[in-house]
Amino acid sequence: MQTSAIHFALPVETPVGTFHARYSLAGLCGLDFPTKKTDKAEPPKAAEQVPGRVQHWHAKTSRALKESLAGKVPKSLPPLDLSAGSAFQQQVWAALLEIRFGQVRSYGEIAEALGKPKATRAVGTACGSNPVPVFVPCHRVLAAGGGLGGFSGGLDWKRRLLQLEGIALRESA
DNA sequence: TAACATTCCGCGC
DNA sequence: GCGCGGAATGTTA
Repeated sequence: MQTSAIHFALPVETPVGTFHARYSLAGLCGLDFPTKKTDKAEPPKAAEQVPGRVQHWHAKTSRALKESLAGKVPKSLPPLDLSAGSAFQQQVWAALLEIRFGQVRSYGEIAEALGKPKATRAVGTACGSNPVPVFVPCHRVLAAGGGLGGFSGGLDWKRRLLQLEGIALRESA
């Protein structure tokens, strides 16, 4: 649903594995969790000709990601290029960015915030399309009542990220 | 047209 | 009162 633009893929090594960041000429446009299944070393196109600008962003991404994984709030993030999504998706992602550290919203809350309280399901779909997990806190979105909901990159990651923020799931005790 | 990372309402126990 | 099943609702591929 979109013409593919030129991207640059760079690895980000962290204590929990190697993430893969993708950049467009506008900013960070994608981030992938480390997968056990060996990353299929998809040859980054022109990884050698990475603009200095991108390398600079990558440095920020790397640092911000590590801070996030350490349970801290990133001091500064690289510019995010979310132009890949549809208008609705971008609205959702923007709403997610407003969620503060340690805060949680439900899919319904997000939908309501967009003025479409009935679009809860759509919000879920949009979150699933979120290209930049962690920075765009799709993990802070839970189902109504504190349910976990789902997560594209693996539910265990969602759990882990929530735990880092001290968010308790299902207050049951 | 079918599928989705949800919700809500109603009925049965 | 709690739990389960089914229908509704918006967006995307």
